[in-house]
Amino acid sequence: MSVTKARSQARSEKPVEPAYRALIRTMGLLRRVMEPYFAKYGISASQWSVLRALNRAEQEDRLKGIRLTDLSDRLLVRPPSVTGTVDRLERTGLVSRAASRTDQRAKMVRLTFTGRQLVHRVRASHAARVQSVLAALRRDEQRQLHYLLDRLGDHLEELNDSANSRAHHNGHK
Amino acid sequence: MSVTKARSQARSEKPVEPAYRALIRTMGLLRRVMEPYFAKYGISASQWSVLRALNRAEQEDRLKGIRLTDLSDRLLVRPPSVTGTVDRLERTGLVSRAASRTDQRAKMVRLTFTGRQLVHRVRASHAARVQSVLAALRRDEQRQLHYLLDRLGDHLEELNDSANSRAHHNGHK
DNA sequence: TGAATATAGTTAGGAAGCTAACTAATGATT
DNA sequence: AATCATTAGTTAGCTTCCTAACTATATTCA
Repeated sequence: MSVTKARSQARSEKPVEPAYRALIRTMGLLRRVMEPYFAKYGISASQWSVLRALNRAEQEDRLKGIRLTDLSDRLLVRPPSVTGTVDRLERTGLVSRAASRTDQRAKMVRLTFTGRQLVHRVRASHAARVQSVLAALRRDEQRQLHYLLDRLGDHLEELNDSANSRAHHNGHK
Repeated sequence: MSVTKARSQARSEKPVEPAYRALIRTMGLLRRVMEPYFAKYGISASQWSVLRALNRAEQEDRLKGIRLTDLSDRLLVRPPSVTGTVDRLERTGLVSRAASRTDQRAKMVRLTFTGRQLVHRVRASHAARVQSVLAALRRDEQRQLHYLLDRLGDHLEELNDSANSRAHHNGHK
């Protein structure tokens, strides 16, 4: 690989999809901004996503909690990761885990009283926080961003699913 | 916290900034789609970001490599994380680390010959891959997304900086 | 019914991110 | 010049995410 070759490649290099780079940059920055915010309540962003899902389940009258796998599906996070997060939430007493009566394999996860209290406490300020994060964009721009990200997200899910089914049917390679 | 109170809160709950949720969803999905792609070359997405930064440095004629701290700044990743990623890249022989002559504290990181080869190999297919990921959006939509994310990103950087300087000047609390 | 298959969850092991606390070297101040 | 402060990088220890491999329970179907 000669120096001249490298140079000419460099010269012909296109800006490499800036939208893609912007996405990656925003991902990192958003984490950095949100993590300290949740830390004030003694939880992390992923723990909040679990608490939120459990709260939503309660509102849908799923009184006995939801299965770990359901959590995994809703949060788009693999089961082993959910196991870990629920472990820590259980350790801090915000969540409880109990075997399902109808299926001995399944564990029903739900909020404890303390967990429910915390959800309400966070909720009280959460919307304002999210708004302050999105404050750089006008209302219609937020909608536009939402629209574009949803379309992109759907596409990514397709890519993901088709990759998975390929791996499943064809074996490896 | 009575049940009725919880219910009424639930009822009055606004959709909670959908743009924000879309961002989080897209973040996770993008990682899942890109990680296996880089895995085919035996590297991870963050390793690629380091290799890419080093390659760019070479093109700017920074021949002796760049300092670990420069990498940290460019990638928006804290120094300890860069240390780890560079460790692994060094172990696989894609990168080398050497003390700077002018500043004994600094380590100059740069591509090895093998590393440079890999960068060129990845480059050959990278643009197409990114395009296939963004294929859900038309060209002008990609530009629009880029524009919105950049504005959001700048805002997040401000939030971050001001939080940091607050912590610095006021001490804690 | 009994064997094969599928599903729920966990464990093991690894990468990446973070903060806090440390070492070593440089720079500034008196 | 000697001390004090700052900067570069690493280490320690934590969380989150992943895949692969495992255990235990359900389900299918022959």
